[in-house]
Amino acid sequence: MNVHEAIQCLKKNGFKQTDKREDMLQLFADSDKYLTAKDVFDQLKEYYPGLSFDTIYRNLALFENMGILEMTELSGEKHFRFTCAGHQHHHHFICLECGKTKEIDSCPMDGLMENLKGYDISGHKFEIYGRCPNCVE
Amino acid sequence: MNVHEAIQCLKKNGFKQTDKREDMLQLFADSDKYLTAKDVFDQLKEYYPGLSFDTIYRNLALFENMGILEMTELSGEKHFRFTCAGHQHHHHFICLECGKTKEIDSCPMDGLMENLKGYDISGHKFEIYGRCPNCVE
DNA sequence: ACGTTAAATCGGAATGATTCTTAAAATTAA
DNA sequence: TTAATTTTAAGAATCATTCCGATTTAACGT
Repeated sequence: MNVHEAIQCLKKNGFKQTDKREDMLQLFADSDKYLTAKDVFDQLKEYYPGLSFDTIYRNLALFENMGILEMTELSGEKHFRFTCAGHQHHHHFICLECGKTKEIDSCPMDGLMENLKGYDISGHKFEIYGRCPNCVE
Repeated sequence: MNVHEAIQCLKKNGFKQTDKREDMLQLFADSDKYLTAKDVFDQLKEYYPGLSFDTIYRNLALFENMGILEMTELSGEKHFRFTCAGHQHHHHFICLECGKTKEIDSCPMDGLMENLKGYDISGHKFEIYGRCPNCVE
């Protein structure tokens, strides 16, 4: 997925191409970081002095719905990054300082450390969501 | 870990025993569910009409710091449950409908479904946090 | 039991991220 | 170009959570 494909995806679904959407998408395309709405806002507002937060939030939600961005919640804030489509199922290491990510191709923690030499691991989260047998009935 | 042990842990660290703390802990001890601050508030306010949210939040944070409760963030809200101490490292299945949890003793998703017959799995999260090599320097 | 003192609680105000609202402006399709 | 639709700006509203000043309570020594 790149900016061009993302724009095509939007157009195909009847959404319009705008400068701000392009710039937002370019931001994500240029980095493998998870970004918050504020991160995006701060970087765009120098080009768009009157930029509104609403524009950022609306488009982030749109991009997520389209599958262009993927979202995770970290310490109470939503963080977004370009979807890693086409790959096998994988997870991410997320740097809590700079937001940079690294793909983790295997799923378990076991035997994982060898893929993360040089990283300082402070924690991890693995949770499964759904409905329990009681609630399924 | 039970209510008594939790209270002892508090006292040992110079915190006081109060009715509200006991009742909060009892709530968690009585269920294997993740509860939000609001869940706790709603259940306690019928016994303590003048109960303040601040009391709930302050004590939840205290319990988490003491290692009595463990916390996870789910759709923008903090959810707490009694810490599963003494066990081997494990994860939880969390029912999005009732909050009930089930221990998952293994870590990978691979070969996990056999432990979850009857469950309707809608998603899972596995993320590793820390500092990347750049930020470690 | 009583008084002291630090800690806990209360009630409400403040915060911060996110969403909603309204009217104006911009874009697309015909 | 025009009409219909979408997007935008600006600010108000919302929701969970935290902060604050004043009051109450638990723990401890007398």
